[in-house]
Amino acid sequence: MKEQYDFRVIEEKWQKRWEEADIFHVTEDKDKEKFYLLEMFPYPSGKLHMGHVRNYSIGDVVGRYLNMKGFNVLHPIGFDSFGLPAENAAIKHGTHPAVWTSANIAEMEKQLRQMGLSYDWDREACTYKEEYYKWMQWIFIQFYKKGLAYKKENPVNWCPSCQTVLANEQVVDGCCERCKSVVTKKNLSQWYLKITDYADRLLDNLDDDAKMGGWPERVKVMQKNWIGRSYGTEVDFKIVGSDLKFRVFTTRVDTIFGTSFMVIAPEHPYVEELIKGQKEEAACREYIEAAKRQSDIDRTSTTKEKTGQFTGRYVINPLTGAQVPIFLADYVLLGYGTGMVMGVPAHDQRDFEFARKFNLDIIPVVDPGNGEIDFDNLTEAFEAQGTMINSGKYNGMPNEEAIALIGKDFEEQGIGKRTKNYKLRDWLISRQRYWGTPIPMIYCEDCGWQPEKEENLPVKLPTDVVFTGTGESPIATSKTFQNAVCPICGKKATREVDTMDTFMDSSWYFQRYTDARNDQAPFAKEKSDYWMGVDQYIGGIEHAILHLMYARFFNMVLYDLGMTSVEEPFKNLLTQGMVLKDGAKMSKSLGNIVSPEEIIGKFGADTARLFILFAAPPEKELDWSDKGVEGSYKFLNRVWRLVAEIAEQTEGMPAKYILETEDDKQLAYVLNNTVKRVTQDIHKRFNFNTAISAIMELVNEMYRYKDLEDVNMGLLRDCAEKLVKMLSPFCPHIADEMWEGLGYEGFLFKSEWPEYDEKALVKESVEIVLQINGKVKDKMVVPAGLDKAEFEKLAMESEKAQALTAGKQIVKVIAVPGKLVNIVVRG
RNA sequence: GCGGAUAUGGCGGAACUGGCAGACGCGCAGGAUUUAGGUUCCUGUGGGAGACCGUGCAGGUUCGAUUCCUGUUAUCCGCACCA
Repeated sequence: MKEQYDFRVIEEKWQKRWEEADIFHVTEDKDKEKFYLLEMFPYPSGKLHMGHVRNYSIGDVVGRYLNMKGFNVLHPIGFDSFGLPAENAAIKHGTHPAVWTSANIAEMEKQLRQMGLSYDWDREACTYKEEYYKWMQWIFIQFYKKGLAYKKENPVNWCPSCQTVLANEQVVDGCCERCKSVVTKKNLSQWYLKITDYADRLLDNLDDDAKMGGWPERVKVMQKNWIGRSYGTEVDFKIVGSDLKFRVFTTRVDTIFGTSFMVIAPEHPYVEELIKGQKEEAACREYIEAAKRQSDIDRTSTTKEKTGQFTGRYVINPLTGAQVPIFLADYVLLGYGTGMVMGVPAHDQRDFEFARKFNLDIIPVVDPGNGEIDFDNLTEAFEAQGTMINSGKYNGMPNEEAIALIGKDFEEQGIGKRTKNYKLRDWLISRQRYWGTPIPMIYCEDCGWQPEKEENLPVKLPTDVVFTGTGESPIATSKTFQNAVCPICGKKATREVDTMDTFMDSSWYFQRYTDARNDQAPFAKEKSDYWMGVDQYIGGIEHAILHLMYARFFNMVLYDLGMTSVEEPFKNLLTQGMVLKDGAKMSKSLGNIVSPEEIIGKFGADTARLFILFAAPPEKELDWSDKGVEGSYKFLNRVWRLVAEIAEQTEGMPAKYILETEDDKQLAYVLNNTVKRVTQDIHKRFNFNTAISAIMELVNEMYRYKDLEDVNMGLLRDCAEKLVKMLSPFCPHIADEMWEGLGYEGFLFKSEWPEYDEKALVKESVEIVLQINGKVKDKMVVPAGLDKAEFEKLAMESEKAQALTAGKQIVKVIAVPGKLVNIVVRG
């Protein structure tokens, strides 16, 4: 081995060798236990950032380790390569998005290879390629045939900057998730996927530990909240002088006797008929216009004072016969429930505020029973549980019982039913953009919307388009694209010009990896069945709802279609923490970006990987430290010098030995203990930081040992070999180089993970703690393996114990063999 | 407002089932090597002169609590007029 650790030469050398020997390519092998390891594939934005480096370093340790452990590890990579940045770059520079995209992919592939990641590149999947989007279109058609895709006109979220519609999930605080522009509403006819049909399954599986026990609790909670299932009752109120029914959804049907008004969302389709001809009509129209002008942010602000407008109409309470007024109010959301709400001011804070503003009755119907609430002088709504009052035959009943009973009674009388409601909406997947998968649908005047024939797929992206940025899909500017024939009647028809939300592409890529080069189907079932589900998925928390819910939904549909045998695609999920610099997220505006390219150039990929894995556990935030990186680099140099010295002194010597001195036994103990700790830290806990500390401790111990007078070279060699092996998942290049330096051929990736010897971990004597009243007073060395009685006797008879308890009354003695003796004394 | 998480030296973090708090690293201090700096190697490094005190704060359970329980504060994250 050379004296100097030259990472530049070493890393290039081994990357080349790994590639030439094609060691990361895997195929199905029934004799081996499979492991599907997946990291979220990147968007090809240009260059890797530190978040990528962290994500892929974590994955690579797991992959390389499990491979050495004998698993058949599928570890694929690809690029999520449709999307807006490519199109914007195209508009700006006058190039085609494909040019920008493929150049970025080439650059990022190069960087990923420079990191020494153990990917099976033969399975690379890029979503912008025809061979991929062809199957995306095919899958969309299967959704359509199953009744899960439909086109509908609705008020939709529109981003004026991205010039396209957005799904609910892509609107954050009323702004576009990508560009932060304020989102407006537009009425458009768009394609939707019926994810709401799967709401219950998506929700219930979250609590099924057999399917999703390996997910972080907080991600599951976020998805639950997003799906937002609530149980309640739908009740129909008669509208005076109209055939329309005022149907409300409520979780608190027990409070129905306290209803003193009704509220309807101003944009509700019923409003027109309700207000027409009323003397309040003009005022209502003014209110509706004002509501329209508000952004979602203003409208949903909880600090805003309640507004509303009386419609002139009334409903009849089916239980009391009382007539109560109907108001328009923008605090009612059109998209949730029925868009109509019953107002119970005594027991709902929003209704309370509304009633105060408009001087409406506040009728208490649930009593807390402790006399603490003065219903004549309420300052806020009483929303907790209690006993029914003012509620006819339900009086005296706990209100929770009344909910069930009233629901049952309503069902019998045919005026209501117990039901469920969700916050989740159907997934709007149309985008008025070019750089995405064309929606393979054709509109025929006679036959309506029809899917393109499967043999005609892919519906290719046209190249003769103009990027105008006008809000219509650029595809519409193609001279030929829209010309089609109806797949049913053969008449002239028109093609859909919108493309799919790119979250569609990333909702099944993990299935494509199992059979990435298939040109007959998206993937063969037997390949999917061998590899799925994903045993470990690793990625950022920012995908907790969007990608991770869409992908679950997609996989459930593929499961229902019989294409795969696994319902939940991701068994275990690790959400890695962010990489920070000086306590803040790395960003261009803060100017605190550390580029992976620079770090790898200066210290090498092995150092970059080692630092990023050592500085924090994977799920926590990681604060970048230049000093820390230098420390990792120094450590690798320290290992290098140590192994080089041992390699030279033990050339041709086997790693065989007999333990003679106490120092031998001590080093053998540390060695075996390190193997045990590193194995457990990687395998069971994903605590790479502590695994690396354990390796560091072994290195420190080897340094102490090697300069002793009586040194056992066979033992040192064994230490060096195991050290190099344990280091290899973290720092694969330097490890392979040192392995070669120790006289071995081939790759550590193809070697076996070291085992530890339980016998070497048994010590002859142990240091124990002597406590008096729970406080540590002294330490003593006793023979190991004593039973409790012997142990206690020995400890109690020791000089130290005698001295410490002299003149005191011994109340109790607690002895934990091998660990401690605690003497409880008085006086 | 609701839900979730976190809190340990100067810093990043360890302590796995309740049993020596601060592993490992960074930083700092001292020493050796070096013409010097850097590198490397060694030693020390929670506070306190000390008995002792120390894991956000206040209690509790226990022989014994960073770990379990109750309350509380702060910070971060998610959702938020969801009827």
